Amino acid sequence: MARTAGSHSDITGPRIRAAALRLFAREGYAAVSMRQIASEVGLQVGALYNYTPDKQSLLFTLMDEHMTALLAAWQEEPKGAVPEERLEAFTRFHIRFNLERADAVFISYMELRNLSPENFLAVEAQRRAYETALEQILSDGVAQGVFAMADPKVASLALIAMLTGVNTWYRAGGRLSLSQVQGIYWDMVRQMVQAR
Amino acid sequence: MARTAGSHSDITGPRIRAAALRLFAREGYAAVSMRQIASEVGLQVGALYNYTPDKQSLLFTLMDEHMTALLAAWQEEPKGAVPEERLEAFTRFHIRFNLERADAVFISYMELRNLSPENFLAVEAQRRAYETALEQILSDGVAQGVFAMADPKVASLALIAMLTGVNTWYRAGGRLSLSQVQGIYWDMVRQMVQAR
DNA sequence: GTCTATAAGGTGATAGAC
DNA sequence: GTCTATCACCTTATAGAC
Repeated sequence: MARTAGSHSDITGPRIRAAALRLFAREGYAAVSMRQIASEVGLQVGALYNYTPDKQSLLFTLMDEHMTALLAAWQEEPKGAVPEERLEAFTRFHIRFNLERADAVFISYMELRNLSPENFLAVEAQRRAYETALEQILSDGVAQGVFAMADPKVASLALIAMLTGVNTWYRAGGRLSLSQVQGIYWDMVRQMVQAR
Repeated sequence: MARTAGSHSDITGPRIRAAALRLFAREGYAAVSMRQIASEVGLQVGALYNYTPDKQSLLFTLMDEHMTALLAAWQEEPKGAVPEERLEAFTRFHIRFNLERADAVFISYMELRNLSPENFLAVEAQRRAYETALEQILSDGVAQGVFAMADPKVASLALIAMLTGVNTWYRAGGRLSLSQVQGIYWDMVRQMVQAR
């Protein structure tokens, strides 16, 4: 990646996306202007268009990067071979990863309606792939007789909603540590699927 | 909102709020203009200000009415005396009520950041009252030895997130009826709290 | 109660100088 | 790569006629 010495192009792009992520999460995509983003980064508005063709692409890039990172991180997460170990790994992973990226999680749920139809389909496909990973763990457990539930598909959606909900109330430095929260949720998940 | 005999204020007001609810849910508060709302109702924009002092009050009214209706409906919901019966009633009630008012539920979660500080506190207090109603059921069950969970407060937030999540995927006429969905979720909730 | 007209200012995006 | 200036249009809210 040869760049002219002193060029900022390799750092300005990420800074723009970081500012947009923070502002979109705090105020909403429609409520944030390109001027606001530029000012946050210390640029004039015209300069932004060297990094994104338009505002909508900026939003899509943020969501796409987030979903791609989520899927990649779960692939690389260490996890055991049996369903119960895999479900515990998923529970702890989901809580930790989503808390670390609260702004991106918020945007990826709230701003779906601001995506163009093609962009929406792309993000939806990634979301479904993630849901399917959990559903597979649940189905395997049912097939092996170690889990019990009426509908693994619905259960996977219910579990993800429950785990993502941590983001709405957890604050670092509060009553519970991350590891305590992970433990409490794993207890609930385990009871829900009747593991052991 | 003073009314005069023969005026339409008693029907126009609700129509404006219904249009705003639908549009805010579909496109987001910031993305919807007062002109859009007026046009939906068949008015010019100036007429809207006979019914709301500004756009923000319109949003607050929608959220406040929704939360008030939610709390009132739960108060009036028939429910048994023992924790297990009350938890089943809560589970079925929450799913049904929220599915019936999907737009208001969506707005009441997504547009909290667009409320003024006082209005935000008012809505938050109602939300907390609803959460506390569930937490009380769980605590009672633990005290009576019929439920088992590490943290009733966290469990109440987890359950509400799980149940509200139905709104993101359920569609009438799909694979499952409302009553089947209620049954599947009650199974999961019961297992999670170890009822029976 | 609704209308039209208007105030005051913000919007995304582009052109062309440097 | 960034700037300034600009285009065409949209925004919330209000004033005053009817």
